[in-house]
Amino acid sequence: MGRKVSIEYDQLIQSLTEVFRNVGYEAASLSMLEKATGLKKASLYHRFPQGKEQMAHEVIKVVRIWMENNILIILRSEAPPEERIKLLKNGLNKLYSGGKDSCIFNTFTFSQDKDSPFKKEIKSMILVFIKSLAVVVSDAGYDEKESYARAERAVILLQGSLVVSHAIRSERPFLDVLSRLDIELIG
Amino acid sequence: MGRKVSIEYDQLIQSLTEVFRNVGYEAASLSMLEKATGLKKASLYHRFPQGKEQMAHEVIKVVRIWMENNILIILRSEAPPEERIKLLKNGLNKLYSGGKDSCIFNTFTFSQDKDSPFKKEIKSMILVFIKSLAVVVSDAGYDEKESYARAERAVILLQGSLVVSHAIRSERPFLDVLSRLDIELIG
DNA sequence: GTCTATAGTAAGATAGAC
DNA sequence: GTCTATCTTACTATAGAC
Repeated sequence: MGRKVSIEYDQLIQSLTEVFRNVGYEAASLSMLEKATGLKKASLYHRFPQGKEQMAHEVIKVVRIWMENNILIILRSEAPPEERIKLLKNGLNKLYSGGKDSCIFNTFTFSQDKDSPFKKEIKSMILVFIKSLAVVVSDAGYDEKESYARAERAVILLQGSLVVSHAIRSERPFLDVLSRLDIELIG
Repeated sequence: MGRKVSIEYDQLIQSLTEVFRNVGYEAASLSMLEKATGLKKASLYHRFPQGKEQMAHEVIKVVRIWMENNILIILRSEAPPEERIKLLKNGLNKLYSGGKDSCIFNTFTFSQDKDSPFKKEIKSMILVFIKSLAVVVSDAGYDEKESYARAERAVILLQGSLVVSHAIRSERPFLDVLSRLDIELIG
């Protein structure tokens, strides 16, 4: 039973993630979440008693765990920097579906109140991503300052390429940036 | 009379732009637009009979005209590339309020329907911006392919830096990218 | 041209049957 | 745990006074 619920939870979160990531938090209506998950409003409230806000929080939490287990763990491994970056590329390509999906770092930044409860979590995720990237750059021989600058720049390129890719409806800009990621970081 | 209305229209659009740019189209409610403009709902409908959608369209149109008159005109001038890029920096710094404001290229990309009426306009604006940037790079001596690549990359960096700046609540990433824009384009 | 007042609709959220 | 039915609120939009 425990296992069954767990599997369903993962699928549920995945469906919710899809909606939030593509339309943003405010625009994600319960009707959309109903359709995406196949559960009725009342059932969603049974799973997430605090409603949409809780759903968004758990989505962010699960994405963070995914990032930990699929991206950050690679960056902190003992493999040579080139190898870590190669694996990173695969992870990012999967995360953004080759440039088709948006990034919640971007999506959740647009919200009504200036101090939305999500912004702190997003900020923390971005900073830990940059820091982990900087470790790889540092391991390749760059000094601390340059390593952080290159790491931040890589994140900027990734985020920017996703924005441009979606705006012009072409995955090429994202894929271009992804293919040059090793040069950006340690080239 | 005509002049008075015109001035009010500009102020009106500016207030609407602020809301749409910061929260996105869907999340921008008429109540927010009321507060931002100082006009009541019924008055907004008097000015924009087709409601929120028309407001957004006119906002996009005015931003496009602003871009034409303040950014693109610089890029297509006869001044040396270095000088054009210097003026571009000032224009972009003003447009994004030093990194504090978001870009409608990004904001309007998140909307409910996959083929929202705004996406075509945004796509067109991004492409014309890249092309105009590429002219400057080309004038500095780079070949066509490299010029376009550098122009697109500059736009990616700008968009990405805005995303990161808002996410971590610091204008530094945007200002860093802006200060290095000449190197990115023709360095 | 702006307003108050109010439709009409869809949103977030709950109660209670099964 | 999921559902139908319902509540309350907020939204988009309109009518009509001034």
